[in-house]
Amino acid sequence: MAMTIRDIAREAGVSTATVSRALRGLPNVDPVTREKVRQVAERLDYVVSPAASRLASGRAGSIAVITPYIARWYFARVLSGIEGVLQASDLDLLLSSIGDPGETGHVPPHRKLRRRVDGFLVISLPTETEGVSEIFDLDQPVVLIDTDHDGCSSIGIDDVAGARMAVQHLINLGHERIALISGRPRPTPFRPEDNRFIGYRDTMVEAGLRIDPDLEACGHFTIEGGERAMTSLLARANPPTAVFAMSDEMAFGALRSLRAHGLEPGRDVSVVGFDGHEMSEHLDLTTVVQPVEEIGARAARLLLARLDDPQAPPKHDVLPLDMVVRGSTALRRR
Amino acid sequence: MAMTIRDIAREAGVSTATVSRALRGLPNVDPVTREKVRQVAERLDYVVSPAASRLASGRAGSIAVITPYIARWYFARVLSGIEGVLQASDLDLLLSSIGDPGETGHVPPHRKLRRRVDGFLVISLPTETEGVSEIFDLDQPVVLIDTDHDGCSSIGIDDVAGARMAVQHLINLGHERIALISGRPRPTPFRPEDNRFIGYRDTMVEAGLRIDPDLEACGHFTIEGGERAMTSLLARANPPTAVFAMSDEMAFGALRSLRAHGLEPGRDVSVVGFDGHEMSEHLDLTTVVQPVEEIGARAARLLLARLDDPQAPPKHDVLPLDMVVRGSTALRRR
DNA sequence: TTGTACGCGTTATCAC
DNA sequence: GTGATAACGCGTACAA
Repeated sequence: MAMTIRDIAREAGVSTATVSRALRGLPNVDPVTREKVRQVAERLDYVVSPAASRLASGRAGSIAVITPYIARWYFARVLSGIEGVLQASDLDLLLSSIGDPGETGHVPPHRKLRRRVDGFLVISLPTETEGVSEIFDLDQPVVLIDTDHDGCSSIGIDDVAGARMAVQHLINLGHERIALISGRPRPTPFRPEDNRFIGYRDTMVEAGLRIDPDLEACGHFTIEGGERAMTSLLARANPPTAVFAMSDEMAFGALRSLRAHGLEPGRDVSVVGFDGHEMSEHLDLTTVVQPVEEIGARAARLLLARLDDPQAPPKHDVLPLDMVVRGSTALRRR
Repeated sequence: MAMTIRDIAREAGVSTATVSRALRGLPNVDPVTREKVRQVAERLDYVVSPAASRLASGRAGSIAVITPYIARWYFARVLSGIEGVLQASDLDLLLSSIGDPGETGHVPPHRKLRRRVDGFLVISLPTETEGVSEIFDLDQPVVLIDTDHDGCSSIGIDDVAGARMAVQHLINLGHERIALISGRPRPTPFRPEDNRFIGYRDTMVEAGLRIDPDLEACGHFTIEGGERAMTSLLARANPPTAVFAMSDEMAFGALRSLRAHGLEPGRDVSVVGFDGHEMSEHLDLTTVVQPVEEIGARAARLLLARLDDPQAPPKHDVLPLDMVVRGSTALRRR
């Protein structure tokens, strides 16, 4: 039933070696021979056996994408960007989600993936995550998204600068009590959270504003979390007039909380998000826009490049950010 | 460097055959021997070579998920559900997106995936889609989500019933001019769209209401599309007092359009969505809730079952729907 | 430019 | 319960 390389060789009147060379586009094959082999292969509907090919060549023919989540907005989009690039390559995309480090059901991917991929693409996960840290010892190419590590290519955005844009925007509007809706309690192993905090802190300090610990709340990067965070911020003795949320989804929750308290975003409390989520336009949310799919695409290309030439030095790409100002931010009312 | 089964055999003082049996948990192995082999393998950090194993066994050790989109809400969640189940199995998850049929860049997956997977999981794509239809000839197990096909297991929801719930709800509120925001122009090869239309139409007809072709607009399952659709519906000579959108994202767009026209959802025009998107709660949207992750999980289990026993008859699961009533729907004002 | 022949690391079929 | 050993299908030195 299934054709083998021998069937093609016999039918084309050449050796299996020639078939292999011809089909893979290797040099030193007579154009006529190559064409003939191609046609026979086509006619007999031949496809190489990946298992055999991989065993013989030593290449796994696939790369693994390791991500904490699949369904969350940011991760789904990055994944989409990756897939778009890999689609055109001849590598399989193995998907492996891992969940938050420390969570139950957290599966260390390095055991499942050992010997089965040619390289790794890791989204957002801290390098010291259990199951991720072991990957570096495999000495296979690894590309990191949103963080970096010795010897690995990496890609991301300038989170410090992004947070600065957001906070400076609020400062320019006259706000002084600017709250922060962060993700997890610090210290967190997630690089973007740390950096966005640094951007927030430094911009505040440089503007001569006080960092009030009372003006920070964790939103855990979910809508509900953002809502709870905003609600608790509003309950402070001296509530903020503006909020910088580390993600759009948390900002959405914040907007909702404001409305639930009879406050109007922009007019009563200014809110800036971070991501460029499609819904931000529809919720009239000012936000720092990052090129999410492009991050995934570039990451995939970095990995392909390293697969191509493992000796090449690691590259570190930083993608530009943008800010879209909408109705959720406005001049502070006096 | 990399350990082979022979290294383990030598070290454990047994044959490679015994190592293979012991490690795979096959019967007819002395418990003592098995334990010894296990320990040696553990100590030497041995992992089987998937390529060799696959070549020898004839099993590919992986399944392919074929989806039109990765980043869209519904698909990302289904994918997440699938991955959750496959994580625990020993199968790799190969991800392949395909885009809308007919679009440019549309890559037929059957060529890339031939001989490389043990089964397919197809999300939403019509069975006649180029690149999908060929899969059925591979006689490998296929599980279809949101559609079905001879000999394949399938899973989905009762879209007709879902649409009925939505429309009946609007009728109960006294609405008569109920518009429909559909996906693509009919006839569409996507089953859910057809069925949701049928549910809409039948419910209208049974209530003695007229189906006005002027009260249908396509929203292409995007927020922007939904917004445009609503806008065009509002421009009709005799605009609707209520709208059923085939997806939450289109409903979000519709809400936005209403607000842009100074209309308040619920009070002026009632809107029902379909999906149970998290944002629907925050936008106060009444919606038909489907168990999206569960759909993916069940689909994966159906495939695992078929892989386990290819002779078993195909199963067809239908998951229950729910409706959450919120502020976007209200009694028709007279 | 082409062909021969060996090796890749397992699994599976036998015997024992 | 265990051990030889023949596939599995392809890549690739090496020879021609």
